[in-house]
Amino acid sequence: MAVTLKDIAAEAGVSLMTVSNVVNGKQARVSAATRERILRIVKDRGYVPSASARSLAARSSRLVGLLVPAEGEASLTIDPHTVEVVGMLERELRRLDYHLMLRGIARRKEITEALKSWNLDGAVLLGFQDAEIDRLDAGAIGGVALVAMDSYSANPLALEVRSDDFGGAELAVRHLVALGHRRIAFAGPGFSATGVVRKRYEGYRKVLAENGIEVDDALVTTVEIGHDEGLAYGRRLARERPDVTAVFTTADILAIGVIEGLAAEGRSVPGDVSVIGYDNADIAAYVTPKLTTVAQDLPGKAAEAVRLMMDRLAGKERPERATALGVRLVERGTAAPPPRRGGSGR
Amino acid sequence: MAVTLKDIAAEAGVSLMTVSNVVNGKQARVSAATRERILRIVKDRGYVPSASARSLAARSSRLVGLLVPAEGEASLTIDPHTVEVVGMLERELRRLDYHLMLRGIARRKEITEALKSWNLDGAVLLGFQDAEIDRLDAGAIGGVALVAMDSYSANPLALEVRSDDFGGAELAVRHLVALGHRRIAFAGPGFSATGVVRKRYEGYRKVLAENGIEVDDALVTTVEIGHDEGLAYGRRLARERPDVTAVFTTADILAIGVIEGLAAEGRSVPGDVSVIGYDNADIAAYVTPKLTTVAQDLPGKAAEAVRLMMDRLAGKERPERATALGVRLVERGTAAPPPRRGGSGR
DNA sequence: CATGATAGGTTTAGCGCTATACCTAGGTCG
DNA sequence: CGACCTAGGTATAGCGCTAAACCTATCATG
Repeated sequence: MAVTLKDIAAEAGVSLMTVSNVVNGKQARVSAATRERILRIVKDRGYVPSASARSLAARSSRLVGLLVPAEGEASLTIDPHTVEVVGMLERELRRLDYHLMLRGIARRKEITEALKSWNLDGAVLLGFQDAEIDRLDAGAIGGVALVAMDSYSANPLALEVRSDDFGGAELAVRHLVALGHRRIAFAGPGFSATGVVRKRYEGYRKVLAENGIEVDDALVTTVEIGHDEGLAYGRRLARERPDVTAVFTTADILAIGVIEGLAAEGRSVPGDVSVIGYDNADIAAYVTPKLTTVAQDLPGKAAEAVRLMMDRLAGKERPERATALGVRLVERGTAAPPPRRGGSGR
Repeated sequence: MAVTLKDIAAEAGVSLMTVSNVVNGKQARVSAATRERILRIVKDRGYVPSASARSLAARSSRLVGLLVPAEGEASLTIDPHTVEVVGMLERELRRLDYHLMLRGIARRKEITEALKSWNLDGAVLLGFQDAEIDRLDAGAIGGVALVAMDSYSANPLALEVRSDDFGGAELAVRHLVALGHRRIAFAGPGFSATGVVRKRYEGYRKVLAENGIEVDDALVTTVEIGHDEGLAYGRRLARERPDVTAVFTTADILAIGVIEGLAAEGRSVPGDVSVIGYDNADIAAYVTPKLTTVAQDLPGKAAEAVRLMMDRLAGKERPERATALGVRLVERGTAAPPPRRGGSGR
């Protein structure tokens, strides 16, 4: 069937190893003439090395896994931000001639299975809880260069790339406070567990404290990431807490849902309530009014993840195992001063 | 390093093949007792089969490639619809215990390289021009079950899944005509080349013809898919063709851009101009007003792609190599009757 | 009792590649 | 002139797995 090294070697009248060396660009030990001849034949016959054979023989696959949690129906599709990261990672890796294996993880041990089974050189874990990362031991990882994105795990085996979540929240909440808001709600997914959301929550608390605003626990709500979840929360908030004049959410898609939910209950954004999102996903600029949000340096995150991974693969020891990138507030149309007369509707 | 079949065999005191048979669930030839014992050890030792070795020995990889064009900076990220398809495919394949390799294709021959190199069982080509698909011959494909999504290629080697693009366009344009529009613009990417857009264009023409509306070629414009491209087109349209009262675009993201472009020039949607998108991507429901659009059966498309592929892999011969799924018009807020007094702005 | 079946395995021969050790002819050097 | 490089290769031994052929004891059958 497919043409193999052996075929090329036979046709060129050299040994298999010589062809292998030429194909892999090993400088040494081959005369220019032989090299040319082999390269010609390789091209003519359309030879493509078998990645499985290489992976087996060389113990390196040039394959990087991208593992994303996938409980039941949910998958990478829900959060636009995640999707953008996937695209960027693919590009970075392609540039280095690595391939990307995309895999949704439904059960815990699938992480380990994926890492071992495919003999991955590296893997990026996207959106896992810190606890999941912590759990991974040397046996489970087995030499794979692991990068946990947006994690605050303490696991020394995992490299980390994230944004300055604490600072991002500070930026957003400070902006709201500066506009005159005092009753500011916080909405994000299961935040006692995952570090990213907790850091943002801490940033939120800090700014409130700095400004002498008491934290009202009833204003801090767990809302899973998704448009519909945001919408439901927005409606509830409008009905139950008309005194709230601002909401800080940990994802743009959530913010968009919240705005719609508020609108459904007759409260306008930013007239009655201000809303700030997080990520500056593409959609943030498509909605009306355009979403004020905290921007992460997405290309930077992808590039840094890949760089970290490559350094580890090259055996370079880095001083830090984690990188935190800067964030900035993107002021658009959903944050404004609170209405003059307290909170109730019109 | 990692634990192998051999290790398990040694520990269980059986031959390597027995372990292999048990691990692969081959019923025959193993007593229940032996099976249990082996399974125990497999579990205890955390054995995970090597996919590369399997792929090499069995000539099947349980890997499916997802190939997407990636010219320069662009990648799968731009079109939300593409992204949704990726997510669905991953889920379908995972269900069947296949893995997904995601690969952007920058140069022609990378398609062939990807197919051969990884010994892929199947591959989905997403968003390629028909001509690219046509070019693939048996040598390039070499036994891979190939599904071209949204293609109208004549290549008998490629299976095809698509929606009824002609019908979708008919639905949209008929809706506009029924509302009273006569000057309806068409905007889509490089449409002489790719079949999907051409079919939609033909559907557009047909409905115009049916209703005695002359096709004005100046109203048919090539606009690459992307928000900014749509925006630029929207502005141009507003300035240069104030007589146009409706626009049919071949992608939601394009439609959203167009609406913004029109707005930037002072023309409101749907008051002054109606806009219909295509795909019913998630974002269509997030913008204001919500986008009227042609919905494709996305989960159906992904499921059908996988089914087609699996049937081919199982050697089942199917009567048809192509499946076309139904579409429906989702009426939301961006299509309305044209303004009373001709087209000029307010 | 010879003849099969059958259950329950084992042995052999690779899949396509790489790592590593090895070989040989011609030149170099003290 | 013998020891030794070095350029330019080759030979061998796997990597971890599977397909396919083979083996052996046991039991049923005519």
